[in-house]
Amino acid sequence: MADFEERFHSIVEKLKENNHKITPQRLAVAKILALSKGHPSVEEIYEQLQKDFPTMSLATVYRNVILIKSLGEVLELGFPDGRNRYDGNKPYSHPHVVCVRCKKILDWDFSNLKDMAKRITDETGFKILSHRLDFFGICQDCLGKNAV
Amino acid sequence: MADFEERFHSIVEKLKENNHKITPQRLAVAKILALSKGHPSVEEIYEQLQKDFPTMSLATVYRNVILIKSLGEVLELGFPDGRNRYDGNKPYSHPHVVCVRCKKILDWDFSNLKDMAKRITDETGFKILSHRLDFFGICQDCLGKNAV
DNA sequence: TTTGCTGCAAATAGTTTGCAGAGAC
DNA sequence: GTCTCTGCAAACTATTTGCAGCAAA
Repeated sequence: MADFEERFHSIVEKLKENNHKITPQRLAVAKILALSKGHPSVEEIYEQLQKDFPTMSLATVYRNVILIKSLGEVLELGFPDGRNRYDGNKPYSHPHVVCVRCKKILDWDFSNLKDMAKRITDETGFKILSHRLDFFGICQDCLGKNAV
Repeated sequence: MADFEERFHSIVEKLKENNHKITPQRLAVAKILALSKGHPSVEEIYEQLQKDFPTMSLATVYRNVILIKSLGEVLELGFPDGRNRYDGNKPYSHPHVVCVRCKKILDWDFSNLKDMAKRITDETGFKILSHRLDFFGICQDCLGKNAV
């Protein structure tokens, strides 16, 4: 089973376990989140769904993303400009590399962050729940262009 | 000269260098940002200024924070819930520890992040400009209480 | 049949902007 | 005196919510 199929399955299972109804719209959102190599925004999910569900509303996308997030099956990457991005492929804290021009987001696997979390707990008494590490820069594609 | 006085001075210098007028409101915002041990939000800056500048508007606070940010003299910490926080004390990328209950933010000095940035450039071609590392957890104060 | 979900439209909240008068230099 | 800044109010935008009808189980 491909990686994203596993993720899709896992999200649907969580929905059923928690007695949430399985609607076509909900499944469609779950599928896009499970694929989500590109860390889509709510708007992007909405646009992708327009061809299969022309009457679907943005509110429904928001509600389902929030629901799936509350089940711990998607990672939310909040940005100050109010375009949050979602990662349903790897719904746990991990580093990202973000292009400040085209807004491309890559995963960046790596971790001695666990050790760091332990040190913080020892020194400050914080109980660490999650972390976020983003590197902001300009991707190779954008460096090639001279556009904005 | 105390640390924050140095920062305040540096901000005012940058303002002058770039031909921005020195108004009492602007100075007051700069001073709070320079102090900013607590990583204030725009709202908090506004409230602190109410006693000295009762007629000052939120828009003026926003405009001055944005201006000082554009001069590279304050670090913006954006959060998805739309309560951005500002650090004028250390206006360069550095790790933070955030309490998810009371929203306290501590600085957390540490860095082998430079090495990591270099590795990313080597492997992805990204030109890294800045980074952001946040640890989210519950602080000792909040762990003591059982309240929300 | 019951309960929760959807679509629509209106409400919300942080932030930004247009404009006229005030103030820095 | 000139040009920027400020205060006010309105505009903007992402997100959330109330409600009536609809659909999953």
